[in-house]
Amino acid sequence: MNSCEKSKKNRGGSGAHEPTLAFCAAAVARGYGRGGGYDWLKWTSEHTIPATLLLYRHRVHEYPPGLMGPIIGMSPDKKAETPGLQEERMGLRGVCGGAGTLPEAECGAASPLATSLDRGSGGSEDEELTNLNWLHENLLQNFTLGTPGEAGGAQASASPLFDIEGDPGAPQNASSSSSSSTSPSQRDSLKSKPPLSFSLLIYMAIEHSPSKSLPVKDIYGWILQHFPYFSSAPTGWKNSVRHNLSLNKCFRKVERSLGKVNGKGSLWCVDPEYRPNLIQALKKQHFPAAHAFCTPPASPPSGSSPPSHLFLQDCSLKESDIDAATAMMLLNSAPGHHHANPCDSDGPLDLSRPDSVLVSCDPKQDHNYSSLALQRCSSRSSSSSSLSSLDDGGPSPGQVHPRARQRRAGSEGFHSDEDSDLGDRDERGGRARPAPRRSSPSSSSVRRPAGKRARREVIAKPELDEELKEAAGSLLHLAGIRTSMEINKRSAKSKKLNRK
DNA sequence: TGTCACTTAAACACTC
DNA sequence: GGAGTGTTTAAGTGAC
Repeated sequence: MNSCEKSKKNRGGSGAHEPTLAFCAAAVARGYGRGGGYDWLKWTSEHTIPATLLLYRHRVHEYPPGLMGPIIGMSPDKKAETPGLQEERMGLRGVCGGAGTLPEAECGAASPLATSLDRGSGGSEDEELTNLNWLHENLLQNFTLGTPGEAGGAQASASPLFDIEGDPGAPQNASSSSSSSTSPSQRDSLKSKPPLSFSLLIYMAIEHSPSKSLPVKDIYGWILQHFPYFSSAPTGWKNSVRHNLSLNKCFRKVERSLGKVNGKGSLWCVDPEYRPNLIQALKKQHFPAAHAFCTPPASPPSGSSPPSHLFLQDCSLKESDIDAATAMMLLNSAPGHHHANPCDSDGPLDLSRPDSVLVSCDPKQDHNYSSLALQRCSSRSSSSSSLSSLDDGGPSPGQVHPRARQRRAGSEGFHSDEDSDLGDRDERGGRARPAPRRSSPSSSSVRRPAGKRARREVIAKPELDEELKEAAGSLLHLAGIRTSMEINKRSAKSKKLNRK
């Protein structure tokens, strides 16, 4: 068996760092019990579940869905959770707030203990005690974030970890958190491997920074600070972090030419295009921190920060909002469309542009391919019955285009330009490259002159763009929301009428 | 059994 | 030259 076959056999989703939702969002959403080194069962087995958490769960039906935020499902083929499970998750999301959004009044006004006692515990709930989703969600309450004085306030005080949103002076590290308010089990958890993927850790680190961009070193630092586990862990995790940064499209490299005199490497920021995905991932994980990342930073964003409009202002979107958000994403990610990306050096964003709003908690984005893939899918549409069309939310992880799948079989699968430029990449992606790696000393600079970011550039097809816009517009129309396009059209119409 | 979504390790190139 | 950084490949794990 040659290496090609071998890797094909073994690697499976080794292109896992697909920065698409599969990587960014699906990861956690699907639960910790999946793969890799993060075994939720293992993790939970190392921890004692606080009794209060067991009691909290009895409040599951007390919150209106709206407060819990949308139930964001994964793509149909993958995340088909049983209805009961969904309900459970939905309810659990109500536990101290969907994604940490519930204010204290909602969350803790009534004693959870009392409530739970009032309700008693049924047999079915006993069964639910073993629900990993529940464990996962509740344990993650330890990661409570949020605005001081709000939901996070009370919880954050008990949080063993951090207050991401919080001020720098706030106790954020393990040492400071091992206060009297921290239970032993919580302290233990600090020394355990966090049940978060590296991509989310990185995301949190970056989002925690005032400038929304960090050098690798600072990312290390943040992770070390908040997850002391890594301080004693083998240094391989740093490699994993770098690996993630490199491979995950969610993260973008920003040249630190401006202002930064010394220091190696670049700054890394979250690609706004994928930011909702990450947020969604956190939300799906019911990670209360998601809320922190759904709100604009307390401090005014710096020049390199994502514009505030990129933040989700309200994570408790209604379903219709979600559909609309999908369309907005489509609009924003259409080829040739202006990318509201703070990392782009193309120029400042026009914040006044209504259509630049990027907001989405949309499950429909939770497919495996970014807008680029969507473009591909729509342009190549077709042949595959499994290929999702735009109106059903695009390809899910299991519904990706066969070619995409093929690509993914290689670790470079997600490089979007494989078929647009750098024709040799297909061969490499297809493992058809028998030549030894790094054959040429200058190969690196030659092969990747502009890094992965350059490879993301896709030749825009205007007609496709229009199709996407139309499709998005239809979605918005169905959702009862006007797109900027529509608005523009209407305003143009009205202008015409006025002229007449 | 194959696929997927990861983690981990390692090799290598580049920059400081 | 060494350390840090960035990229890429390979392999392993566990759930679905």
